[in-house]
Amino acid sequence: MPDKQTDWGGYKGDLDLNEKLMVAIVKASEAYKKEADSIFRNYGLTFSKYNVLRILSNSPGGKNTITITSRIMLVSGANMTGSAKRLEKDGFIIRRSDTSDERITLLEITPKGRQAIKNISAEKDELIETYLNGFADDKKTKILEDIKRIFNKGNAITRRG
Amino acid sequence: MPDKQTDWGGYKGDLDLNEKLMVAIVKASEAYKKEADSIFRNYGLTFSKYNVLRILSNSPGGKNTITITSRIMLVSGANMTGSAKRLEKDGFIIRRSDTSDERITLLEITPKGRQAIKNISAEKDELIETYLNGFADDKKTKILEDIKRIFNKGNAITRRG
DNA sequence: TGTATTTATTTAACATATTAACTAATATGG
DNA sequence: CCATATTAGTTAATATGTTAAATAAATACA
Repeated sequence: MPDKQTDWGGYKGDLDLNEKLMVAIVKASEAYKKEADSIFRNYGLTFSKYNVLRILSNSPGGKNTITITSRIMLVSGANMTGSAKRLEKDGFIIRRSDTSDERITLLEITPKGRQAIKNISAEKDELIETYLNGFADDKKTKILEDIKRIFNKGNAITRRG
Repeated sequence: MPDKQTDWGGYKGDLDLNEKLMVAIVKASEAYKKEADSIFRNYGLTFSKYNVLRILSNSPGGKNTITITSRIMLVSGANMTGSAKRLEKDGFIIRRSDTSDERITLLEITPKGRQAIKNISAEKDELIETYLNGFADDKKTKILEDIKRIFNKGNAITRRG
């Protein structure tokens, strides 16, 4: 009788090397996102919300626009509208119009938001350590270069981290 | 005046090497998922739906259970309930009870589902090629090993691809 | 100036993901 | 054999993501 936890019902993968690699990247990403998310929820955040706060905290004056924040996160502007409203409801950011351009909604991290990032930091770093446990720094640098090159479709040059 | 497409509003990343690597993996995954999804939509599928069909087509008799399929995909069973209903509505799979265990819902890929996978194949492989363009096979094998080791949290042994 | 275009955001409808609570069927152990 | 526990799946509420359409403000230019 097959073990309930590992039984794949006779499923047999038949992916070629290329697709295996892309699927492995997606699976590693999903696993990390889920585990980070479950840690962040203990601090009132989610993976997505944490990333918005991190971007704002590293933007001048703790502020940035909806559009630029969504662009850095690689999500749609419409998505950021909803995320920003939920973050504001919980007091992690405030939203207001840019006085010099009334089209723009500025997002600004609050002290509560900055504190949440600080509180999360150690546990988040520990989690990441578990994934990268056993890799030397120069090895990690090389893997990072490989992943960036994949992201850039074979182009090794990356302007942004 | 900054270029609208690349202006990050003064945002400056400050991630350490570990988090840079995990963020790079997540970004590569998101970029690939989005691009694959937009190709799959031309064939009436999505990234998620395509993966369900791929799993069923590689399962004995083109069939598997809700729970096992969700386990292979690393998603919740509740999610698979909805995905299966949408796939059935579009004729890519059929759902029926297992006569030997009435708790079980079996998902079975239809000829239309198998044909969709075939139709998608070439364009999907081309897309993956663009990401992996310039990497030799032995290099890809090494990166795959690294990513699997990260997924397994430093444990190089992987039973499943 | 005034019209037309572009830019920034929001809203609506939907897909995909989660957890918690529930039902129903099967398995287990006295 | 029956009470209990486990397993499989669904439903409901919610978060996060998408595109398309709408609105409003700023810019461009004839």
